[in-house]
Amino acid sequence: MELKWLEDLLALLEEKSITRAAERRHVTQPAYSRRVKQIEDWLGVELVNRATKPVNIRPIGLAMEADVRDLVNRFYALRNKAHENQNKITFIAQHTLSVSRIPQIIRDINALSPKTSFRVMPANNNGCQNLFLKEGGLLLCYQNSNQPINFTQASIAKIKLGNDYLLPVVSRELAIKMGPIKAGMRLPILMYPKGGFLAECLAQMCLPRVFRDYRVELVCESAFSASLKEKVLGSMGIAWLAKDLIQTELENGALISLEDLLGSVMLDVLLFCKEDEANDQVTNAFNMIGSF
Amino acid sequence: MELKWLEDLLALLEEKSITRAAERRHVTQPAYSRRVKQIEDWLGVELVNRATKPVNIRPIGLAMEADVRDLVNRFYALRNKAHENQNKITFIAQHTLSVSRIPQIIRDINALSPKTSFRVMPANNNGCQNLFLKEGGLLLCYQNSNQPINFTQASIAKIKLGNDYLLPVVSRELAIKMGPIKAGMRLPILMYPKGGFLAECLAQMCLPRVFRDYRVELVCESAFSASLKEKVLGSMGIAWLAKDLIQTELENGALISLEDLLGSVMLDVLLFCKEDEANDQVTNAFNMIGSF
DNA sequence: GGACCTTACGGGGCCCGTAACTATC
DNA sequence: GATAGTTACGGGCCCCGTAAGGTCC
Repeated sequence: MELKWLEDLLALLEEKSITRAAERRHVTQPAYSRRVKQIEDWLGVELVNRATKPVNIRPIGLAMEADVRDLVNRFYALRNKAHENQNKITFIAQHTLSVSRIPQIIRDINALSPKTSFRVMPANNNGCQNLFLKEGGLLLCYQNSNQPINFTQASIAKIKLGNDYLLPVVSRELAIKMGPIKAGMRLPILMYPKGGFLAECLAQMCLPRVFRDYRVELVCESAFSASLKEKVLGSMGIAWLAKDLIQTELENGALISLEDLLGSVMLDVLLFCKEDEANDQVTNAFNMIGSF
Repeated sequence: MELKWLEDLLALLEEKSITRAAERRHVTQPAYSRRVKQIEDWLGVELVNRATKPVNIRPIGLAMEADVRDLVNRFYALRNKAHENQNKITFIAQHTLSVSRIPQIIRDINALSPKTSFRVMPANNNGCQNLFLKEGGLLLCYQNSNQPINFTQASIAKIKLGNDYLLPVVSRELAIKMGPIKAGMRLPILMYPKGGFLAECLAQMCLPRVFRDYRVELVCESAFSASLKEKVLGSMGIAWLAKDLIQTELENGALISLEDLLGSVMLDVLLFCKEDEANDQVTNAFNMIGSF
């Protein structure tokens, strides 16, 4: 069975004529006719009814078109993937980290080895881990120290790249408008959607206290901290954002931390690497990042 | 690119040695070595590092093992599917119908053409439609006349096989224990899970009235009417079951209909056939069933 | 008879196995 | 020197194209 055959078969299913399909496949009609027979032999099924003169394609043939096309696509996908992984460093990172940490990491690596090329695949916490196990590369993600990430695979190396903090912040403008924050006050909150990693961290660490002490009004939910950040800057409410993401705004006073009142979450920033499946570039990058 | 190559590649990835893989693939080591090169050529990627003496498989090779295995499996799946569809009539039917109507249909067809073989794939309403569009065969399903099933594809033929009814029933034993049913009474109800087709039918047609007039106590949920039937027979409560499914029990008095009090739902029983993808057997069966 | 497909036949390329060679351990 | 893998070479099979032979319209 050959890829060529599958493509032949597709031509036949599309052209619905042996002669035309043969032309499209750049072989003579007899040769093509023989190929069709080979395919039928392999499948053990008669695909065409040769009784009529422009041959009639049997239902069973028509029914398999989608599967055949899928198979052909997968072949080329395999090749493309091999090419892509050839000389590239793939980062799989939680959305937040792909915005906050990854840019700096890429700058650092580029400074040391200028011609490196990169691919960044953002996903949510769970998606990251699956993607990493499936595709390899480097995984950058948060870890709540209560729930350590433990891969069962032996050959996965780990480096801790320090900490980040989920800080409750509010825009200067809104802070002025709200005045001093007191127990029982109504607080407009922007949250991560329930069930997500960040939402769970907050649900465990900060929210019980907040719900006890204030009247929480959920203004908006979004899974993307970059989007929440915009909303906070637009004075829509209070959100817990990664400190790395709002460094500048904290320094210039555009955002004000409410950590003392609402509590924060400390997160480990971890980098993982499947050592046995990483190419040299990836391995080098892994060690390089660890040494920064 | 050939299927053989993929299998060669798998052997290499598993054995991690050209000599051993060659043995397993029943070719001489030089021949196998050449094949590996061909595969590498096609992929455009060096899979093995030939610098060391038992060759070293590069990470990129290891990383693609899962994809290659998947591809190989799909090849054989294609062939199996072709075989299976060869001389078989596939029924795709909602769980309930696969228990209630399908057995009789199969008996009827067998009576007329004894050597027919069948495959029955039960699914829920939505799953049925997807499966049917993907796999073909004959689709047997309920239709609530409020929400007609309309396939966009032109070549899908439809026959109505009469009606069925969702009747609220209770076991004789429980009926006696409960005594006469009066408004405001507590009713133990067995239901289909929310969101499913049958649950929606009931939610639209019967439940509003029932909830208004009685104190409903949800004893148990199950998507399978056969399972609900057992529970009803076990006097666990009242459920709406397909009349076709409980014909015998209604006649011998084991189950008692509460239709007058709780309302029933009329359903169309429809049979669909993708005419352009159906083999002769399927087409014949379709017409045969229509004529019963 | 013509369109469409299959069968027959000779030629060439591809791939195999054997054997000789090379390199790593 | 043994093990592991590549290169060289001759042979055979498989598949192609040409040409001739059937069938259905």
